[in-house]
Parts: sequence; C-alpha cells; structure tokens
Amino acid sequence: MHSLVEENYLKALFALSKDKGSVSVNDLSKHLNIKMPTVTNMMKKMAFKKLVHYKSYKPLILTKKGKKEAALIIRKHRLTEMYLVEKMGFGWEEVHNIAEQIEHIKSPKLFAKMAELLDYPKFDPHGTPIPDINGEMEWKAFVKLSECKPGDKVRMAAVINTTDEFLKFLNRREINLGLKIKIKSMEPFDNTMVVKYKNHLEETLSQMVCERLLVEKF
Amino acid sequence: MHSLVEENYLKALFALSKDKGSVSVNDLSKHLNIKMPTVTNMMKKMAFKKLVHYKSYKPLILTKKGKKEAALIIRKHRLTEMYLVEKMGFGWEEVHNIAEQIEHIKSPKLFAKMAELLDYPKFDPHGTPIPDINGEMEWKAFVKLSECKPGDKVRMAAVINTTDEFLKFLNRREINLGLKIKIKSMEPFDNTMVVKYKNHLEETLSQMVCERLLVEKF
DNA sequence: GTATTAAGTTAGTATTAACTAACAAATTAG
DNA sequence: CTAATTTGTTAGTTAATACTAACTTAATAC
Repeated sequence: MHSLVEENYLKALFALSKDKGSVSVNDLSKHLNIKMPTVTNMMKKMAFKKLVHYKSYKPLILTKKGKKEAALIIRKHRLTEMYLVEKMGFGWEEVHNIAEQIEHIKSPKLFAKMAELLDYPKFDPHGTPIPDINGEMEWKAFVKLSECKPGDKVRMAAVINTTDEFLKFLNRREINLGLKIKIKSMEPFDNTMVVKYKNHLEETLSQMVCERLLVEKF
Repeated sequence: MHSLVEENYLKALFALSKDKGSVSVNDLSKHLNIKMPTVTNMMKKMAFKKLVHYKSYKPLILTKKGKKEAALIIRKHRLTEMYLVEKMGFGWEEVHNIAEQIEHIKSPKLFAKMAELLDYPKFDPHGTPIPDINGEMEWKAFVKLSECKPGDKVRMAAVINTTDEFLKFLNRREINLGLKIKIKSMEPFDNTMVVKYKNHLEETLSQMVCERLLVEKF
C-alpha cells in the first residue's frame, strides 16, 4: 500500500491535472507547500511505482494506475464529507479538514458502509462526481457551448474538428482545455455568444465556434 | 501535538499499566512489536515531553499528563467503536481495526459529535468505561468479582480484557452485563468462587475469570 | 555468592520525507 | 538571438522512527 504522503501527492496530481491533463513540478510544489526538490524526488519514487509518468523537465502525468488510486482517495474523501453532513449533522464548511484525514483510513468496509447508508451516491450535493469503487466517475455528458444559456458557468472539455487554423484561433484568445467560462449573453438572430473568462472580460464567439467547443457545466 | 507513533506508545503504556501502575520496557516492546532499543529511545523522548517518568533500568510510569493524553485517545477509540456499532450497523468484531485508525484523527468536533449522537455514554456496551473529555473515567464503584466475599450480592458491570474466547465463555454461562449474582463460597487455596444467578444454582468460576469480571455491590 | 540468564542501554545504521545551496535546462523578454 | 528569469535537478543534510550488534545492569539459579 501507499503511505499517507504518497496519497497526498496522488490527490494533488489528480486535482491539478483536471484541467490540463498534466501538472508542473512547480504547481505541485506550491499546491502541497513542499519544496521543488522534494517533489522531484517523490516523483521519481512514484514513477518507479508506476503511479506517474516522469521525465526530467517534462510535465507530470498520472498513469492509469495512479489515476485510479487517486480517484479512490477522492471517493473516500467525498463519501466522508457527504456522510458527515447528511448523517451527522455537520455543516459543509466544517467537514473538509475531517475528511482530509479520514480519506486515508484503510478500511474498505467503512467506506462501503458509508456508501450504502448514503444510497450509493454518484454526485455530492455540490454536483461534484464521486468515483465508484473502481475509481470510475460519471462525468456529466459534455454539451456544445452553443447549447448553453446565458449565466451558465462551464469548463472547456473538448474541441470538435481540430484544424490547425481553429486551434490557432483558440490560442490567440487563450482558450484551452479546463478554462472556466461564464456565458454573458447570446444574440438570438445569429446565435453569437458573448462570454467572459480569465482576464478577457468580453469575448464574442460566432455560432460556428460555439458548436465546436464541448463544455462541462458546473 | 503528538505523532501517531507517540500516541500508540501512550495507549500501550496506559493499557499495560492498568493493573500494576508501571510497565517494563520489555513488556512494552513485546506489546508493540518494537525492539527494546527503540522503546528505550522513545521513552527518553517522551520523558522529555513529560509524558512518562523514565529512569534507566526502572519501570516506566505514565505522568499525570501522559495518563490524560492516553485516556483521551482511549476515549476516541471507544466512542468510535460504539458509533460504528450503534449508528452504522457494524458488528463488534469488525470495529476494532477501524477505531484503531480513527482514534488518531485530530478533530475535537468529530468526537464531540459522536458523543452527542450517542447521548454522552459513560460506558460502552461491554461495560468498559469511556473517559470523558477531560480524560476522567468513572469506574470507581466497580470492584473485581475476585475481591468480593461470600454472601455478597453483586451486579455485573464490566469485563476486563475482552478477548473473543472470554466473551464466548461468558455467553455459554449466560453471564452478561446487569446480571445479578450471589456469591455462595470461595475456596481459599485456589480462589475459585462458587456463585448463583438466574437459574444457574451453582456455577464455579476460576480466579482468572473472577479477576476479569467487574461488579457493582448492592 | 558467584555464574548464568534476562532485561535494558549504547552505538551505529537504514529509510522516509522533508530541507537548503548550488547548478542546469527551458522559457521569456528585449 | 542573446540575456535574464523561471523552472527543475543534484547533492548533501536533518529529523523521526525503526533496526542490529555489542555491552551493562539486574535478576535468578545453584
């Protein structure tokens, strides 16, 4: 089994790679409040254990195994949070620290029981998915940006018909996977959308563009 | 705060010193499955922290502070066991390992909530006392059955050192918590006791058994 | 009351997971 | 395109907690 420390690295890698699919040593270092050399060393150790793909100076990428193990820790964390709130009467703001500790408990039975008592939830009350016992999450289906409504907050999930031209267009506007976008308005006559993201306070996207961007609502 | 490792030493010291008040390095070493030199070192460290009185070649004695900290860990252990059984539907045999881990969770709130949901129990279902938030236990009223005299009428209050074997033994004889027992006689040479209860008109209990049964006189 | 055995200690080593200092590679800016 | 900045790595150190081997003190046996 893995140490508590390795579990925390796994969790951080998983969380940070949500967006880009990979993580820099620097990001991980900052996120965990652990100096970079320590992170580098740990990555070598975890690479040896086949939890992460590691190449000097290259971004860190979780292996399939690493992703699954991370998901199982997230599962324990989310089940615990939900159990504490729904069954013990805690407030949502109180449970994070407790779950942060309980997620490391080695006892399949305990978490199986929590899941049972909570009726095998697939999402927590925030709508965040809870991985199942195999580490699989049920992502809500991706939708085209063109199908969203003003006010929606979404995250970039995929791009359809990725021509070079189109990717350059997206790059120029700093639109990339994982980007959080808020939809400000939509013109009904030509289906043009006005959106806001990062430091782009107002960006207009044509219907053609909006139909090629798949997003995840949150 | 103390490390998980120190907490385990505290707990072991507390458990082993129940009877004699002090513990040998050797006993502690065996109980924790840790070699003696390691124990010696740890005792010096814990003596520095005022958790244990340590003198070379002398028995180990918990300080007042050490006793309190140990009791608070026991409290967390017992509350957890009880919560798992009463509120989550676990069987008693399943909960020990889980409680062994959860007892190290740093969250006064979590255990306060467990205590609340269990109605601030002073004893677990085995009759074992649960230390309160100040580390104080209520077992003053109880005496060992072996310390009673013929003619005494007593009520079963708790069981010390509850191994599976011993619990089965008690079950076979229909001895359980709350049972009223009358002491008929005691053999002075081997301290065997003859007692009477329910429809058992004459039952003989060895000294070993009598020392493990805590009763309340009335 | 010495000899043997058991218990306890000292010294030195290993591993895990952190750190700092110094250097190297990659990226960004002018 | 070179210089400066940022990012990443190497090397060496530290603290906690374990170990073994060797030695000392205490307990027990005859």
